[in-house]
Amino acid sequence: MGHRCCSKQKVKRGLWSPEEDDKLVKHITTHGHGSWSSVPKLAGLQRCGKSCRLRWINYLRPDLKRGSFTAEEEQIIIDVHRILGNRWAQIAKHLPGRTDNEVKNFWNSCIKKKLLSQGLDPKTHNLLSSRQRASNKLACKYSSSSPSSQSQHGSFTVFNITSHAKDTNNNNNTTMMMNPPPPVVTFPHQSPNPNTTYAQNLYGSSMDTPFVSSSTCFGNMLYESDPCIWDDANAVAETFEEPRVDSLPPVPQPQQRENDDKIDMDCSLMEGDAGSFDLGLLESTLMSAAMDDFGWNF
DNA sequence: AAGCAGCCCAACCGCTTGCGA
DNA sequence: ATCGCAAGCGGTTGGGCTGCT
Repeated sequence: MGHRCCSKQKVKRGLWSPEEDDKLVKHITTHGHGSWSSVPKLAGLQRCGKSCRLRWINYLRPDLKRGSFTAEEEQIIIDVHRILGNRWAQIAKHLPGRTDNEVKNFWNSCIKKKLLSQGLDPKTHNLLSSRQRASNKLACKYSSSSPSSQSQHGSFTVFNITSHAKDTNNNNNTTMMMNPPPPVVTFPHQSPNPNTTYAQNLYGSSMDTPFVSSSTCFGNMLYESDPCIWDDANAVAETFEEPRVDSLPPVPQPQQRENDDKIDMDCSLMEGDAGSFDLGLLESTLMSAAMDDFGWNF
């Protein structure tokens, strides 16, 4: 096989030697990369341009941060991933000096397992169903609230919601464990519409016509994972052209900064308490994601 | 000490997107 | 409008390292 971009050339593959690194660094620092496809030839490397680009971006760039991820970076990754999903390049933009590849690897090797061990679905950030947890060998001590079951970094938060959501299948009021619905949050640039919600502000703060409601967001999210709950919200889920389902805030969870113990939250929180969300991060992330998706420029 | 399994992460693959001709 | 090329991106692979038996 081989790269389509360099199928006619004989190219070296595999790990880069220090000599190759040196050649590439010298070439780019003196000439810039210009067209990557021409870099190997100009730099005297038997690599394809794509490989050179990747090596530079992921390893040789002078502005790269080295070393393990900090707890703060880890939390940012989790927060942004909850909003954007596996959009590693977007996530990496929030972490100066980190690459998408690095973030992706860190997620797959560490964070994913931590979330699973917390009983959280790494894809949705929702609590796993009991069946999923049972099948998840890593989901140990899920129900424990002892500190030992929490993240080493103390940056994860498991929310134990006691909700009286209505199970539409049996019409029984049931108490269930679930992530909190998004709180109704008002921003400084609050919409004149008193019903304007969290998501409206995040996506539509500068727009006259709010196009998404928090219940829609939540409904979308739950629709994927647990349709029996809140399904009345799904009625409006398809009435607007959503940017991407995974770019909507699935379930914004309060960031518990001072106490890592699992907390019990009552759904009355959603009536007005924003908790301690990292609203700035969420807002900037969503805005940048929305701008990327829509090509907005402000 | 040797063999094995699991993990980590650098690198690759292939698809998508953007852009100019 | 379409084609081709380059870059960007996310998923996957595989080699090396580490810890366990």
